[in-house]
Amino acid sequence: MNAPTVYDVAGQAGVSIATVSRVYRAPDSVRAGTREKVLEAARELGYVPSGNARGLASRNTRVLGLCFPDYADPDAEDPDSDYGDDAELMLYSDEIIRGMERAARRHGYALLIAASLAEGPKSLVADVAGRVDGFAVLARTVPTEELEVISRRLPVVMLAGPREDAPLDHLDHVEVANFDGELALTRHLIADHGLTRLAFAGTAEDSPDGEARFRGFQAAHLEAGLPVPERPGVRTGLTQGEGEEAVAQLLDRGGELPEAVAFANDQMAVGALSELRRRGVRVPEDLAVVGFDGIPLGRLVAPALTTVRQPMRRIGEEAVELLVARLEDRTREPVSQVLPVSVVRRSSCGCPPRDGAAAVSGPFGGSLGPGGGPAGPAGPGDTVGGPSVTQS
Amino acid sequence: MNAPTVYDVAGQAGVSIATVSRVYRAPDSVRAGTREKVLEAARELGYVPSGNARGLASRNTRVLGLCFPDYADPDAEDPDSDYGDDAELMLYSDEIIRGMERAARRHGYALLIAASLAEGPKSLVADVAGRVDGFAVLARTVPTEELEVISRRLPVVMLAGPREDAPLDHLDHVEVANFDGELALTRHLIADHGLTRLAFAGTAEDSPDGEARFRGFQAAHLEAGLPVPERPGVRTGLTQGEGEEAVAQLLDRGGELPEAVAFANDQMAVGALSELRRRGVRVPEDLAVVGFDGIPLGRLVAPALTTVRQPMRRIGEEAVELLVARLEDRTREPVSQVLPVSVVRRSSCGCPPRDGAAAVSGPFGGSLGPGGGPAGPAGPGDTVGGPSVTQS
DNA sequence: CGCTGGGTTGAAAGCGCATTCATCGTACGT
DNA sequence: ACGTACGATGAATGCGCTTTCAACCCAGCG
Repeated sequence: MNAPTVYDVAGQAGVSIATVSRVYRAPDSVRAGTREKVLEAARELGYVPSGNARGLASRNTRVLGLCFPDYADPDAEDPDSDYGDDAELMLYSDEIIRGMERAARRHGYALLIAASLAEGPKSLVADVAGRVDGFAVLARTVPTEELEVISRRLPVVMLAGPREDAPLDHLDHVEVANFDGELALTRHLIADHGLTRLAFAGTAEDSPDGEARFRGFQAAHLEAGLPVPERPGVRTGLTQGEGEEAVAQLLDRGGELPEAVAFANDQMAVGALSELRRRGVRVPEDLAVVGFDGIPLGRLVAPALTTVRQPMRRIGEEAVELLVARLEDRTREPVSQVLPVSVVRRSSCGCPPRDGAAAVSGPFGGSLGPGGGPAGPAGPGDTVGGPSVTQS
Repeated sequence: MNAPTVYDVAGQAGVSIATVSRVYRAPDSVRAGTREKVLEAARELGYVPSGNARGLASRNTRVLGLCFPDYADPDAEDPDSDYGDDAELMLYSDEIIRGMERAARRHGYALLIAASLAEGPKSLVADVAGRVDGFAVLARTVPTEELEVISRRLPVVMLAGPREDAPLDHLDHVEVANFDGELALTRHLIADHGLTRLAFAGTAEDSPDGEARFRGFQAAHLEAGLPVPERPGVRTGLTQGEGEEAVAQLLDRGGELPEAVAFANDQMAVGALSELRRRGVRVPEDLAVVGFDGIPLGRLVAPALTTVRQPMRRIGEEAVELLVARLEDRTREPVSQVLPVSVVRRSSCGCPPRDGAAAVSGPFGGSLGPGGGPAGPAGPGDTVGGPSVTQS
């Protein structure tokens, strides 16, 4: 009742196990007649090659991995709810998974996914590392030093996290142009809508994404000759509810109301929108609102959310490309892929509502050569910040 | 530069490889001092156990798999688009992946996912089968006979597909109460809204889900003493665009307009909604519309879509449970898990709009005894059709 | 007709780990 | 102090496959 092995097939077909192996690994090196015999025997026996044995013998698994933080309590109740968990992070992960799966398949790899529990991420990543040829990790899932160690043996790419400088890390990175995106978005608010009193609603300080966005926000002020805000006007969590809270804090604080609020992400902005409506603050007349991410929901709320769209799926695809490239040349220099984002103008910033659902969304033009310079002028569709690759 | 192995660690720590192995597999069987020495050596060397070798030696991979049909051309352009592909199927897959990942992790398994290309699904499934301890397959991804063969060596569960009778298949199944759900939904239209001229907009005939839903639609007519429609009023594809087309066909056909249209899925219904608005047909006043699936989008469109919510994530979770159960007892009888669905009344059927976003969504009450009878009266939250397990 | 070379196939040696069995040491009993 | 028993460790084997390396077969050639 044990699963049939090469030995069984070889016996059945009257050949050696080497031949059986060759039938699968290099069919052309076996005479057609012999091959048929083997295949026939395999079919009869219901033979399925063992990935483990193959991997062990050939020292590769043909599997790529993805580790991401657990988006929710695995023992959570209410499996029926649509978006009970952190919808943004979930959507984010989904898109990355999809992108990776697709790209991996294109290269002949399968995808192993594993969400790390809050408790033992250590074992998780080691576990994954032992089963794959290379893997991607969402930033802040696992300490960078740990990844460094593993990356000595195995390609590792970090997703959505900037390269660390202090001790310069040697990982490949895929990130999006947070700074450029927020800069372009804020510039739009200032230059196109003539707004000058802007507030930034940020998240925790240890979010590199959020901080980069805030710096873009600052840079736009700098560029326009406006006073540069030193800190976000408010800091909360990154969920919808906390977007509402941010609004509450901003409005209840007293003093002059800003003309616009830039939220660190769409999720917060959407929450803010409903809180503002509740309070009778009109958007964008009384207060313009913009987000960041480009989640589908942003298109459906009223008013439709102006935001910066990140190519989430593309992040996954690029990750695989980087992994595959490093698999082919283990000695190449660490690369930091910065993917372009595009400003999506909808009505929450004061732009006229568009008819169709489709918003500005330029193709990623431009070459992808290494060392591609800094972002040129915004291309078609307000795409900014890429594609560029900075090498160490 | 080769990755360190147990031998390296053993050498470094001055113990045998057996001890190294034990440190990882059964830490308690090694004296604390020895264990520390080994762990230290491992740390120093950057040792990561090989999943392949472990799997080969222990004859299990601790990995579960999922095969699903490719939702899009892997070479598709425009990776930036939010919902360029078949959004419903994608969402469906995402939710199942999420459910499986979560449940798998709970049981100490990782998840290997693989979308099958249109071309060589054969090799795909064999490939996956060789790497995992068991796997789930979305219905109609792979011919059932092929799965049957594989399931002799490996637990296989089919998702969202009914058990086949003709040659009774021996796989485990997880499906949702399509019939019961559509029955309850249609009953609501008839009994609560007093509608009698209903049309069903179906998809291709080889969709078991769609057909089961249509039978539920028929059954509601039967129950109410209305003439039973023999075929769906219209058949199209299952995307949003095709929902629009269905509307076009229905309206342009001439003759008396139905009072309500039940769409085979939400995606179509949403498309229909916008086509109807375009044509100036008021929903629900002129025509009630209902869908099936419970996609998040349905809550955001205007009017909000009345539908039947499937517990998509739960499908993934149940799949894992079934897999794990069979892994523990290879001889158990094939099981067909039918998950309950719940009618979500929103305004597109004529129900008064609700304030909050939350819709009816009862817990899965009821016992889980095998052979659970047909759906009783709709329980709390209009949950119908389960949980029940039918055994062979 | 013997020799050479390309095309096929087989024998055998691992790949890195789990696991069984034997061995060794030690705490305990009497 | 000696035998016993148990806990800790090591030696050796095998998991199923890939991959040389060598053996073999036969066509083509001199």
